[in-house]
Amino acid sequence: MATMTEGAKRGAKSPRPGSKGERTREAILAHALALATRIGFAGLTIGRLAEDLHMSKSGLFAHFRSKEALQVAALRRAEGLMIDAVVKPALTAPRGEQRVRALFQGWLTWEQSPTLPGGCPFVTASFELDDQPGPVRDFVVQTLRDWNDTLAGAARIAVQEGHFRRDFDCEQFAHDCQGIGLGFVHASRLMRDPKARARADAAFEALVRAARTPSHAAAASGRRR
Amino acid sequence: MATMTEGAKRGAKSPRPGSKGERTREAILAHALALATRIGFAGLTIGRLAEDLHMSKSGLFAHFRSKEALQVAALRRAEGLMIDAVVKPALTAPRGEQRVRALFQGWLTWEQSPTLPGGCPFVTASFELDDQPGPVRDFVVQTLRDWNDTLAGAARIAVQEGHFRRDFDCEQFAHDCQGIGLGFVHASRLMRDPKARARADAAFEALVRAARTPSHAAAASGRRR
DNA sequence: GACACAAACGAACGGTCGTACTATTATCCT
DNA sequence: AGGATAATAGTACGACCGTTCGTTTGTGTC
Repeated sequence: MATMTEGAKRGAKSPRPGSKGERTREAILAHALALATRIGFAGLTIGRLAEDLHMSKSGLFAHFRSKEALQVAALRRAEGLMIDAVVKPALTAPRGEQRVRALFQGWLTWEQSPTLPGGCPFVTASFELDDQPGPVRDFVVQTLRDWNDTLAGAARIAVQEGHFRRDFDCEQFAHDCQGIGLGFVHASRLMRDPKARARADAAFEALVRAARTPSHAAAASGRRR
Repeated sequence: MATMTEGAKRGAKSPRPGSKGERTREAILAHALALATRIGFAGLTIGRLAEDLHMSKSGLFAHFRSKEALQVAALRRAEGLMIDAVVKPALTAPRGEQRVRALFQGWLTWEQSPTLPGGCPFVTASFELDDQPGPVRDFVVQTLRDWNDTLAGAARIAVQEGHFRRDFDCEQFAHDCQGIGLGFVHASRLMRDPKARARADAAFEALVRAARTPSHAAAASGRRR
């Protein structure tokens, strides 16, 4: 697409904190993030952004020096917000099942947060960029890998605490939670199903129930058909 | 965005079958669909499409008279392909659990079909358009509603046949299958997890297992804490 | 208050977008 | 074979894209 420019290679400069530039930069990112969740990261344009914020295109552009850098900066901000809103609070919950619950419920709440009118930016980004290599995709992958590890780690603690059964597959659990979350987004945002939250909760409860009870049929057992 | 033009209001004309026009129209849609799964329906541009097919922009455009109509036509084609590849074959499977399995497994195969290099077009479209009202979104919603009903219906038959327990929530089952499918796309396309298929299969098996066994805790029972 | 620098602006660039018109060529039917 | 019509090409349009550059305005410091 656009040829990589010299300016775009260097990371974002870091102006003194509290300065004018940093404040507007923050404001730009906040709006960019909200906009991207609704119209996607490709549809996010600098002209539109500048207009919404009553700035000139060039003035706004100067903060990032490439659109790609703007996208990554917005996602970096999103990661910070998500950690503050979901992960940190969950770490105050007691180790084990309760913390697992806090993580999952926290994510659902985050997904519906009014500051993110189009939902979790990483959901939007992951389906938009899954076939488009580059730094933006890389960042999304890394962040979601971390998130997956957080979930799996919390489940492992639940095993240690004796809340989940000893042979529980925590990686599978983390994967299944992602699926339930995505199903939730699908049901609530696309299908506008008023029961979406109840469905997600029911699916999660079934998962946790299965984590406690020893499984009735070993996963590796022969399959009839 | 673009103002609605007069031409775009009328549905697609239907030229006699087998004519030259229809053949190229079909070729356009095939390529458009494959392209859209990779770069999205917004990123799908007429210029790019024309170039790939060695046609003029205007010549290609004349087949649809608006980009929106092209998008809907591509999705309509996708619906047909999906019915042929997934639903119809599953209907030849025995009623009950086996048919449910055939539907789910068929969908996973369809998602990975080489004709769809970017995966199922409805997955791409649903996350891209979930906040963008219009005919394209409407068509996606309708198709996915039908698909959901197909899954739920197959599950209901499995209840009738005695494969699934009498009080089983088939709507919840259909919802959960969607979630597993989306989790599969996430794991395989974005995360490139080689275990993605195994994960999806494991999740599905757990779901079916829970459908057979009477639940240990009633879903509506009081929840501790 | 002057000075250095950061921040924002305005105009312009080459491109691509979807769409509209007109002209040309290919296909199909009699 | 010829004539009606369908299919394709060509050209142009206004709008917007990301990006560059030179200039003007604002901020923070001695």
